Amino acid sequence: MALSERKKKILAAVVDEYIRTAEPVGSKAIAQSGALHCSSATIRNELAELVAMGYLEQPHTSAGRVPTPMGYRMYVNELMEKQKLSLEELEDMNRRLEAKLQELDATITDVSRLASQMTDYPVVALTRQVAATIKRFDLIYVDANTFIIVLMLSGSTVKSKLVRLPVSVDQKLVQRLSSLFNASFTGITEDQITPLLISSTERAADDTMGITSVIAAFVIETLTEANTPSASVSGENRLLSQPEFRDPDKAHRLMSFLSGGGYILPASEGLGDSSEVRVLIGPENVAEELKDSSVIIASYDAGDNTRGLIGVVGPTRMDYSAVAAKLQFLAAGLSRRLGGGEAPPEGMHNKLIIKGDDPNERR
Amino acid sequence: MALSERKKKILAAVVDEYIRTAEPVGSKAIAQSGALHCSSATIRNELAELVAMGYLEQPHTSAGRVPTPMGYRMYVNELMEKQKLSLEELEDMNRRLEAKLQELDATITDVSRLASQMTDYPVVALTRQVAATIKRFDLIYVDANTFIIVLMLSGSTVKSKLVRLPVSVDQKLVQRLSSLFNASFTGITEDQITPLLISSTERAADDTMGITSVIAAFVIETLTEANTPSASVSGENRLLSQPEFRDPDKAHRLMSFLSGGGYILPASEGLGDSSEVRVLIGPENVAEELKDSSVIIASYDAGDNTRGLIGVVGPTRMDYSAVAAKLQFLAAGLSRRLGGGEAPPEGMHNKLIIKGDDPNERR
DNA sequence: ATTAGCACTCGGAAGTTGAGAGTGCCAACA
DNA sequence: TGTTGGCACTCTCAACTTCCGAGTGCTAAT
Repeated sequence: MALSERKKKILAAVVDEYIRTAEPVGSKAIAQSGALHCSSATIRNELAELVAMGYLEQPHTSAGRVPTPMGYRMYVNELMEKQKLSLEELEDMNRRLEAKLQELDATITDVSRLASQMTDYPVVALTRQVAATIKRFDLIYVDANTFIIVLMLSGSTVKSKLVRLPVSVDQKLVQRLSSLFNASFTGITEDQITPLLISSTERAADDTMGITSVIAAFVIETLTEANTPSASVSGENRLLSQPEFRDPDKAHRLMSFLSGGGYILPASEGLGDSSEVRVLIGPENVAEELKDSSVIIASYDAGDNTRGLIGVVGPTRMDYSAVAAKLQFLAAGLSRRLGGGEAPPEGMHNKLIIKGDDPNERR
Repeated sequence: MALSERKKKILAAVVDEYIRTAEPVGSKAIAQSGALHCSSATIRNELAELVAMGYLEQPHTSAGRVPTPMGYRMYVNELMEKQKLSLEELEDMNRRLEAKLQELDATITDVSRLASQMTDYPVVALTRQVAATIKRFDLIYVDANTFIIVLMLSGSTVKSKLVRLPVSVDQKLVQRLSSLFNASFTGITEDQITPLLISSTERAADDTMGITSVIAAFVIETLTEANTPSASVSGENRLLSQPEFRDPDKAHRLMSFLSGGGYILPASEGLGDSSEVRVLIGPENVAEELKDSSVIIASYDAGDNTRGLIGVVGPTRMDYSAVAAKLQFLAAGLSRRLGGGEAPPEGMHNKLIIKGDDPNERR
């Protein structure tokens, strides 16, 4: 059932106010906040109905109202004014983003730290990669006991390692191995590297010292690492400034959970379009530990068939509007620079698409 | 002035008990804890004197006694029984250490995380490197617009990067650059790379497309990075399980400070011998934020002229004995594997040397 | 449909009390 | 002289009570 225009306004006012103050909000406060030209008594009636409908609740009789998850959901989906970032904010963020990205490569740690600084909430960032392959293979002969392996992976990552051997190798063997690996180990995925392939390479190279398997081990290790999603958590401690985490036990539980890492993955399903931001409110989260927190997730294109995910964690009473806007901007910026060339046009940060369950679809 | 044997025993008992329970300890508790065959009244007299001497204090009249920083210092220097780790603990730690070190390379993050898990306190780890140089330089030609830079640094680190150019290069130029860089950029430190050197290399290579400076930039960047001490903080959240951090504000302050990072450096001065563990108690810390916490620091040899530092942070009431022992073991293990070959003999974890200011030298 | 008025509820702050842990001191004792 | 039991005293902490006020729900008037 649809809400009347006035109910919407009132609900929005309650959520806004509650986000601001973290205290239950009363009818009087709403009446005074302008935007509504009616008295507190009227508002009380409306509030009572909103409670009955399940959008609000009272911590106890004769306290103000507090939004339920369903109330937040409605707010996020329809009510909240999509925040436009101020010019200074945009510039500031752009500056910091550029600074980060100018470094060697923007690591997942940098991304999460940056996001956490910008939003003032803890952030979990992670990447998920699709099967990496080797594009090119080189061995550099250093001396009789030493050579360097250089792998160029799909995408533009390069990995290298110094290998020291207890035995001597001659330059010829290194060269032979280099071309053999280049021939048979490029373009294949990790699970295509079989013991059979390794041993046949070993034979072909006439390698009696087991060097082939050392190299193969590094190849496998590198591919495994490249395929493993890496996660980074930053700013857990920012939780502590939120009044809902005054209880150290509660804070500790959530922070330990966050330090754990990879839990956010289930939420990433089907989050494709990079200008989409998903909001998960309280019980909508699958993880037990997040049932009374909210998570705002954005994904970005990190190039090389890789998608990155940025998740901001906060209390249900979090500043959805501001965080969503910032996150959307950040994800777009990252996609633009890391991903393919299709840069979104100017001002793309205005069309903020927020997706999530519709409250009416919920039981 | 020296403490009588009995006073020492009593002081040790107070500290032990306080570390265990986090509550002020009374005369009765000590009397019952054995080791002393006298009554609570006697102990009360002694306690009163220990308070007068400054080793203990009372939160208020008629509460138990709590150690002062000076009391902790005495405990650490003379009283505490140097804890020998149990066999299981040793094995467990060894196992985890091996597991970590078998991976590509033990990053500073891994070290700090491991230490934090072992001690159950937050840990700050960092490395300080002495001027790194390039030992070998290679360029790998990939295609007309692409080549790979491979740098082998002093020590056995290898860094590599893929470079894509907007212009075409021929294989000859790449080769020429490779040998030129190898000739003039190896064995020198970062500050010896002058614009002059770069431009003369550029001329010698007959490079009209500015490729030389791209390479030089990467060289400088890599050296800078190698010389920059990197820090990693793990397990901040473990603070929250300590009763002294029940106050969220206090916890927040310290955690933010820790997240910051590199503050521990001043304490690293003169910490050379790897089997030495330094303890800094409360006000002995220079950083304002640590004035009522303690830090236990060990250093290890990370190879390549690099020393690593592991700092465990906790309340003054922390388990000095256990943490010092574990940390000492960890540092020794890391030195053994990462550093030079001079492995300490079996059982080296028993001679635990703890160093710090002597209370008598303090004002 | 809206509003003013009013009685009612309930949580939390402030104040009160009592129990218990621990002390300091004294007198007796070895 | 050093040690011990005893006892009065102190102070904290937890439990309980009291009280204020914010906020409600309802009703009657507009």
